[in-house]
Amino acid sequence: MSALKRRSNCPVSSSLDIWGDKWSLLIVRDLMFSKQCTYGDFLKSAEKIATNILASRLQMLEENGIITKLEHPDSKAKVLYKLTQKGIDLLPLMVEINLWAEKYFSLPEDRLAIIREVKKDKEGFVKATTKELQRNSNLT
Amino acid sequence: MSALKRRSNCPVSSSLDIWGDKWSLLIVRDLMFSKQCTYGDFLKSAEKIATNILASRLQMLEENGIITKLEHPDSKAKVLYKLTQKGIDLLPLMVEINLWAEKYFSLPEDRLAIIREVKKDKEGFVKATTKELQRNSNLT
DNA sequence: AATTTTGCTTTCAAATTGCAAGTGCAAATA
DNA sequence: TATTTGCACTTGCAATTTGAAAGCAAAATT
Repeated sequence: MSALKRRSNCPVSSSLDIWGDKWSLLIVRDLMFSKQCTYGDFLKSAEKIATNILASRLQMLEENGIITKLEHPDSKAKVLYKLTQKGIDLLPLMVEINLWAEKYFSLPEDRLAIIREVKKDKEGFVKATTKELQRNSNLT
Repeated sequence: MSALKRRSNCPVSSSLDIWGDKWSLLIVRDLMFSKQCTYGDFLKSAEKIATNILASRLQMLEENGIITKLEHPDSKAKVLYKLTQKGIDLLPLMVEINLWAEKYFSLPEDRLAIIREVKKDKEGFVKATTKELQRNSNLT
């Protein structure tokens, strides 16, 4: 299933071929917030992704090197997902999505608070958060 | 058809509810490159969008205030589409997509050239291009 | 040993996509 | 003036994808 077929060699089109759907970036979002998630964690998110769709997206994202699967330290039944560097590098994009959304949607206060922080020093936020996510991905 | 239903009040999810599919951002891309496009222009793009999908996406983007329709100066048979401010504000996002793609895809030289320019002064590029697009949207 | 949790897979109806052909109006051409 | 062409869609239909629900095997808990 699903090796990457690029519709064209346009950067936008090629990117959308990987994560251009209604769900993939929500998985990435969850991993940026939580650093690492189990299958069940993703299912708990507010948008209520169907379990079959979740499975297929996780596979797609793994095949395309955005996330990795690793074993949970305290249980063989659980699986941990986390972002690869390629996934972490989606952070600037994620930030811009938030900034756009802040301008055009009414958002809950907790998210607004974060966005306000980001706006004070966007580059700084990206750098710091990137480091945090990288640090997390090194403690295998 | 299709008033916006937000799956949750998360900024990412809400944004994806509008343009989170394989085609919408390609339409936005075309409009950022060309300032204004006819229906036929969109059909000519490399990714070969199906005409019914194009029609439904244009409607969706218009309903959500990302693009506007206006009459072509020299023919009633033609329709011009262009970005609204809300659509122009997707530029920073579009820039980040390009920067991410540059890191992880091999891209044609003409696109790489643009991306290299952008990287020299990202903020400057966004500001200048935003102005250009705004200027275009004022000469009705 | 029995039950529950976890990470999926399967099933199937409903929705969306993609391809091809068609429609209606405007403008260019004969 | 009649006719063909161009443009912006719409329609029909098969194929793919989605979404909701149920099922399943291995591991953990009771």
